Amino acid sequence: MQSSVEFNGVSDHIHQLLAARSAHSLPMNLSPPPFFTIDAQPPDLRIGPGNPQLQNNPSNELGLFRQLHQSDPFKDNKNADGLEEEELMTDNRSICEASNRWPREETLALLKIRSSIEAGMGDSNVKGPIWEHVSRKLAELGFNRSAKKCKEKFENVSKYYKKTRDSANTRQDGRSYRFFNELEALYNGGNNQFKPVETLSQQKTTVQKTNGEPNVCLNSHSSEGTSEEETLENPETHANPSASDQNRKKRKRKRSSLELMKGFCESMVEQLMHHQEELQNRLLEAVEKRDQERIAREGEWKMQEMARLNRETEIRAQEHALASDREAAIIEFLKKFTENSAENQSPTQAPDPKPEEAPSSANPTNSLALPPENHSPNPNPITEEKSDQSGVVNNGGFHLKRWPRSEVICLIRLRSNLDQRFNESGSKGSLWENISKGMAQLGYNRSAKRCKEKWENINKYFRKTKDATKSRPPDSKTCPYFHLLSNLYQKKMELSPTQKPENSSNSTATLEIERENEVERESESLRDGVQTVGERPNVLLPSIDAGDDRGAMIMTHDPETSRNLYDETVMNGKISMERMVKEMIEMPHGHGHSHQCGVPLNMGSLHASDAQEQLSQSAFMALVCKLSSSNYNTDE
DNA sequence: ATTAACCCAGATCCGAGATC
DNA sequence: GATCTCGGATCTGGGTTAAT
Repeated sequence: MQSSVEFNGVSDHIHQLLAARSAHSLPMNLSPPPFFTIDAQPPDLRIGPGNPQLQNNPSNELGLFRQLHQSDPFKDNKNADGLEEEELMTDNRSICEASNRWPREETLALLKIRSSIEAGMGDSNVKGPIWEHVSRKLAELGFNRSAKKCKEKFENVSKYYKKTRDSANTRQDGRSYRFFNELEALYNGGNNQFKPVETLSQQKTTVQKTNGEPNVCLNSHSSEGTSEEETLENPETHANPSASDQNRKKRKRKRSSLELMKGFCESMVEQLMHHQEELQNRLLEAVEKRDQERIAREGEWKMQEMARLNRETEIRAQEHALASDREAAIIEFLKKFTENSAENQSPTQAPDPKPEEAPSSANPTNSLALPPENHSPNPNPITEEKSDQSGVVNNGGFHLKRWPRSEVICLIRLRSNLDQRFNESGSKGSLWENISKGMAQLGYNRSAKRCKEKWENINKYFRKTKDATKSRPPDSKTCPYFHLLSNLYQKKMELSPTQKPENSSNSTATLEIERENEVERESESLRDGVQTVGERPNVLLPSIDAGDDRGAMIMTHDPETSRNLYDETVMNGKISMERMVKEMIEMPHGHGHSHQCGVPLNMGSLHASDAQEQLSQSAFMALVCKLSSSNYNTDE
C-alpha cells in the first residue's frame, strides 16, 4: 500500500504513457533502457519472418502500429531502432514483394485503411477510386500494391473469413484465422469503424509484455515493498523482546534499504521518463519533418504534372498543325487532280450523277471532308473517341469507356491470335499485356485489364445471345461479334483433343474447304457489320485476311473503321501521303485488287479519266485500304 | 491451411438510340 | 420530351486451381 502511494505519481505517469500507446495516439517507442536487465526477454521488435514473436503472437501489433503511424517506417526505424531493423524490414518487404505474398502487417494495414473509409464507400457506386486511395495509403506505409491487388486481397481475405466463420464443422472454429478479429470488427462493427484488435487491457498487457520491464520492475518492487511493510508491521516481530534491538536494527537497515530502493526506483523512473520524452520528441520531430517533406514532394509532383500536361498539349497542337498542313496539301492535290480529270472527260461520257452521289462527286473536297475529329492529326484513333461526351482523360489523351466497333474487332483478332498461348498453363497477365501493347500499336490505348474485361464481356454477351437466340437473324445486331466469336469457338472445338477423333476423319480437302468457309464467314460477319450501318450498296464489302495478324486493321467502308484506316495508314506514317497519292494515280484498273483491298466494284475500273464522279469518300478510303494493304505486303 | 490468380454469373447503373 | 430498350461498364460474390 505504501509503495503504491510512494510510486503513485510515477505509475500514473507511466500508465498515461501506456494508455497513450494503447490508444494509438502516439507511437511511443518503449525500447527498454539498459538498466532494466530483468529476466524477462526483451521483445523482439523485428518485423518479418525472422521474428517468431511477431509470427506466433497474434496480439502483437507493435509492428503494425508503428507502421500505421509512420509514413515511412523503414526510414524512421533507422532513427528509432537502428540500421539493423531497417535492413530486416527492407529485406522482408523485398521478399514479400518478390513472392507477392502479403505479410501480416501489410494485410492488417489494408484492413485498417479499408475499414477507415468504409463509411464513405457506401455512398459511392464507383469503387475504383477508393481502392486507388487504399493503394496510395498503403504506399504511404511503405507497401506498394496496386488498387487491383488491394481489392483482390481484401476480397480474398473476406472470402476466407466468411468461409472459416461459417464452417462450424471444421476442426477449427474460424476464430483461429489470424484476421478473424479484424474482419469481424469490420463486418460487425456498429459504426463500420475498424476497431483495434485488442481491448485496452489486452493492449496494455501486450505493451507490458513487449516493453513491460518498467511495469514488471515496478510491480516487483511494489510487491517487494508491500512485503517489507507487512514485515515491518507484523506484530510477531514484537513478540520476542529479546530480539527487539536486533529487530530495530533490522528495521533500520530495511528502512534505509527501502529508502535506497525508493531513490533508485525514482531515479530509474526519471531516467525512463526522460528517455521516453526524448524519444517522443524525436518522433514528433520526425513526423513533422516527414510531413514537410511530403508536402514538398507533392508540390514538386504537381509542378511536374503541370509541366508534363503543358508539354503534351504543345505536342498535340504541333501534331494537329502538321496534319492539317498535310491534309490541306492532299486535298489541294485532289482538287487539281479531279479538275484535270474533268477537263479530260468528254461531255457525252459524263455519267449522270446519281442524286445521292452528287454532292460527293461535285465536291470531292467535301467527300473527303470527314468530320474535323476524323481528320484529327493525332495518329491515335482514339481521337474518334473525342466525340464521346463521357470520355475521360487518360494518359494525356481522351479515353472513353465505350469501345468502338473497330477496336473490339482488333481486340478479338489479337486475342484470337494468342488463343493457343492462353490455353497454356501459367499467368495470362503477360498475354494481356501483349494484347494491350498490340492494341497500342494499332493506336488504341487500352490497358491489359481493360482488354481482359472487354474480352470477358463480349464473350459473356456472345454466350448469352448465342443461347438465347438460336434462330438468330443474320442481320441481328444483338451480338455484333457473333461470327467472329463463333468462328473462334468453332476453331477451338476443332482443335480440342476430344473433338479430334471426329475431325481426324476429315480429309485435308475438307479442312481446307472449312477454312475457306471460315474466312468467308468472317467476311460475312464484317459485311453484317457494315450493312447494319447501311451505306453504299455499290461497294464491294471488305474481306479480311484471316491469316494476317494485321488484319486487325479491318478494311471496311464503315465510316468509323475507314477513319481508323485513314488514321492508321496516313497518320501513323505507315505510308506517306505522297505515296498514297502516287498509288492512287497508278492504281491498276483490273479487279485483282478490288476484292483483296475492298475497292468498290465500280472503282474496279477506276482510271484517272473517269475517277471524278467516283471519287467519293468510300473510294478514297478504299484506296487507303489498298495502299495500306500493299504497304503491308511491301513490309513483309 | 492459406493465398493469389483466375473465372464466372448475376445485379445494377448509365448512356445512347429508338419509339411514342 | 418522356419513356423504353439495349449495350456496355462495373461491382460483387462465389467457385476453382495451383502454388506456397
